[in-house]
Amino acid sequence: MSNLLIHNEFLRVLPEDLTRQLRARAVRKTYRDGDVIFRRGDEGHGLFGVEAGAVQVLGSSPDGRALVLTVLGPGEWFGELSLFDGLPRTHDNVAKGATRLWFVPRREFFAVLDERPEYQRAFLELMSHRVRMLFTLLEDLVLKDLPSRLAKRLLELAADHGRPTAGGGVRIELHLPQEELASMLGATREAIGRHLKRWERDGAIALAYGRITVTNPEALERLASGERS
Amino acid sequence: MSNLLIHNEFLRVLPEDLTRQLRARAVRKTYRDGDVIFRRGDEGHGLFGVEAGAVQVLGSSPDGRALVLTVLGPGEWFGELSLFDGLPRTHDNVAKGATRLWFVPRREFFAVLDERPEYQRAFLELMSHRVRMLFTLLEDLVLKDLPSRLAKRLLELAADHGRPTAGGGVRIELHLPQEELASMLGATREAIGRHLKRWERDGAIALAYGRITVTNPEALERLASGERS
DNA sequence: GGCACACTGCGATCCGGATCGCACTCCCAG
DNA sequence: CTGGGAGTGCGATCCGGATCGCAGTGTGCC
Repeated sequence: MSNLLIHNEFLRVLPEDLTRQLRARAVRKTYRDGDVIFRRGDEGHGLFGVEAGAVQVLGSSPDGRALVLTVLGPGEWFGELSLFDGLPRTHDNVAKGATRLWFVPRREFFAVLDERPEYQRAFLELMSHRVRMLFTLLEDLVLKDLPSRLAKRLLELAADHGRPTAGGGVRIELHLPQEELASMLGATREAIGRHLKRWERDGAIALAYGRITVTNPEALERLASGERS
Repeated sequence: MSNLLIHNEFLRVLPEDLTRQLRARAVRKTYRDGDVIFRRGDEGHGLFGVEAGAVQVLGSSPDGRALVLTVLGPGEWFGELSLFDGLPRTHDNVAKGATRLWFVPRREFFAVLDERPEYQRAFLELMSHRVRMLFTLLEDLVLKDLPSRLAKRLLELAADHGRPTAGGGVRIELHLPQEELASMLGATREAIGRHLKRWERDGAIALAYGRITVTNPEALERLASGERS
């Protein structure tokens, strides 16, 4: 369903023994905040896994606008696309904060993959989930308006990166400037800010500096499903 | 790149011997115009291939708006997603005109798949292409405006379903009402019509009843890459 | 402890495309 | 060959969100 859920699904569908095999063949690499892991157009010479930190997948655009397609967290793997089809990387991947990755070189990756037929099936299952997520994203983008998408994303973020608060809300445990929400949703900072502010007044969420708390998930769910307020 | 190109890529990446195996295990099914092949939410009990005719993949929306995600033509296969992850079908698939399909039941499909490890690899490659296409679609939707996307789609349609004309143009060999273009692009009929009309005046295309001819591909390419006119 | 920078709030204006409404034209089926 | 539905053209209006412009406010770093 969500950008971020995909990764959970990733974890869910990649069986434990496979990830163990991958880790065993991996080289550790470390990055600082903002370091480029690879760029769109690069050749894909291996698979990556996040050991610690985070990785942003960025869709660039000619006129400079950025589009954050997803943020990968610990335990998530990425970069398999170019390995399977041999084509260049589709996106810029950038470290967000100090980050440690596993890197499984192409050759090693396929060695693991050839070990057991179930491993290929695991990846087929994984890719199915990716396709599903992209379909959902696409339809949302066409059929839903900004407030719906925003509400939905907040709920997803809360589910994936949230911690319950005393008041029964869910604080999103991420440094999450409105700017970043905006570039996840293909909107502007101002538009995001206005909706958030309104919902704060309505008591659905609480806002702090770089931080959002979902206090009334039901209200957001109604908004996500397209209810006009 | 294009909705329709994906299928060509599909054909490109599914090796001939695999498709032969699939056809050998398939049952033939015939449909009339508008017949539902399966619905979003149905269980996925097999793989389909188009022998003749066409299949529309439709993203429905609660409020009735339709979204044509793709149109599949002869030689193209679909419906593998639910087979790999066991989840319900993502979309309504509907026959467009009289259509004959191959149907490979789940069990038979996996029997073929298990025959040779390369077959799994072929599908991994295929799914990679699907993901790539969806990424492209997604970015276009966020980063490009309607005229760019429209121009791009026309060029793709011309490439896939076009026949050169005497005047050096490419006539799109499809019954293609503006309404349908609109629901491919997530726009309205009127908006599509206005852009097309303008381009006709500029001499980039020629319009007929349910038919479009691209007379000046270069002009469309400029429009597709975001040039303001 | 204070300065720079990241982040937020919000008003004004603009614009692309949606929406509504209707007339006209083409096509094909009876 | 003609009537009716499918497809097109286009004007008027509306609205969500982009764009521009600043002023205020946390925050982390020197």
